[in-house]
Amino acid sequence: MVRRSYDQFCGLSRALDVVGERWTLLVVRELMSGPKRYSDLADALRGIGTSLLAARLKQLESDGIVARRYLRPPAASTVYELTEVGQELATALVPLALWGARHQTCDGRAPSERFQAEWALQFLVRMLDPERLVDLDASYEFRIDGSVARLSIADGAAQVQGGQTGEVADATITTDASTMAAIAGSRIGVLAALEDGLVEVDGDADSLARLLKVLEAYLDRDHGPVAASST
Amino acid sequence: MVRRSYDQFCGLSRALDVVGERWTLLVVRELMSGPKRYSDLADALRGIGTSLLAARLKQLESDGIVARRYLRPPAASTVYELTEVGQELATALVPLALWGARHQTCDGRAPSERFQAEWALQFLVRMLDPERLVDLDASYEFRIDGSVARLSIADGAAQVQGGQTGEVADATITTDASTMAAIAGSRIGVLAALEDGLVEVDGDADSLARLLKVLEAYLDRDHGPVAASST
DNA sequence: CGGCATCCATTTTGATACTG
DNA sequence: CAGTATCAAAATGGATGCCG
Repeated sequence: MVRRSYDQFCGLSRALDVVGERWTLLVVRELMSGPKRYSDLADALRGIGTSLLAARLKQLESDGIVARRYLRPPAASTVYELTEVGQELATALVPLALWGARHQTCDGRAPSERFQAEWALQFLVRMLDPERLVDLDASYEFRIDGSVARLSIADGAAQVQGGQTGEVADATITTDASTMAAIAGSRIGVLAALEDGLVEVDGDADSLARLLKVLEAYLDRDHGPVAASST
Repeated sequence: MVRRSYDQFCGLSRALDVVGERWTLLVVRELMSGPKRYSDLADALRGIGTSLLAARLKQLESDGIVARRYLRPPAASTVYELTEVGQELATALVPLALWGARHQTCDGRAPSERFQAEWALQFLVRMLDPERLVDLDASYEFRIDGSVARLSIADGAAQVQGGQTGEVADATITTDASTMAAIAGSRIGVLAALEDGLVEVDGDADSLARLLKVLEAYLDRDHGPVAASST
């Protein structure tokens, strides 16, 4: 299987040679929240077809973006995780995902569309200013359109986990997927969403206030076209 | 012709539904340096096949990323240009392109690979700190592997034009494509490249010094994975 | 069941020919 | 120049089979 190439010496086309095929970047997105098993991936990426997933994982592994790790018994299974290069790729995808949230999700969630709370959180989290995370040590449970994910902040690092975890969070945030997309895409501010009753919060008031403060830095950023202009 | 969709409510998958198909993002890249005609695009994107280019342009237009403009006589031709949304998309692609320059061009330019100086410049330019561009008014001619492009900075905005322009630039920078990729990917510093003789400069010393100063802010940035960590 | 490989119907693409 | 039309090759998606 010879890989097709654009055959251009350009950062973007080289990147797309490697991760531009269908499903590839969504595999990377899935691994952003930590190591996953083959079946976890196949489940989250409904529609991918099992053999294509295997092919993509093999490519990503040989390109040094994903590493395969064998867990010791009794877990005795294989997991896939992002390498350092894969983490940098994930970070580089954030602006694209936010562009999508800003411009391509305006019409809200279609009934057929799958949704996982961790998808929304993962990109938001990577926009947070690391400096502001220092001294913050808290966990938040997000319940979005029936999907649950947890954001944990400790030691200046944020981490997202999908699904229910046994532990109790310091605070709970409940909202719907469309509101989350609007916030990530800066189409609505967090405060406005709270005022409009689109977001409901519960739990430790101080932890919530501090999360809000960290988010502010992100929400104040500029979105428009930057220094470049046209001919 | 129904467009295939990942059918997920997620910024990244929505973005990829729209611009994830082959060639689409390279069309956007081509338009980053300003309006282009159909044949300009077909020429720069060697291998695309004329009917696919037409299909991509139609899609991009109906998605509000590209606009078609009809020039008045005597030019009497059609050009394609990025809309505001398209400009935001282009900006969002910069980190991905830099990731590609950093990790996927380490082996240098392959003999068969096409190259245009404007590809390299366009992404570098969008990383420049707009604040530092104020008060800078200069033009630079880059000659990279035989391809020429001009960077003009005026009124706090930078602009890239491919090919020869009649006017004389304030300074000329001559280097090769691999060195440019290494600089864009932060695999080498500008000063180091100059010291090693990989980059040759000529012209107004003050303009060159000021360009270097603007670049510094970019080159000092952090690349590693940020706040997020894995499970 | 997890982790693939194979087979086949559909789509997408690549390359060339052709038209206003 | 600015596309359409056409057709073969490649990629995808689904289903199914295999193996520890």
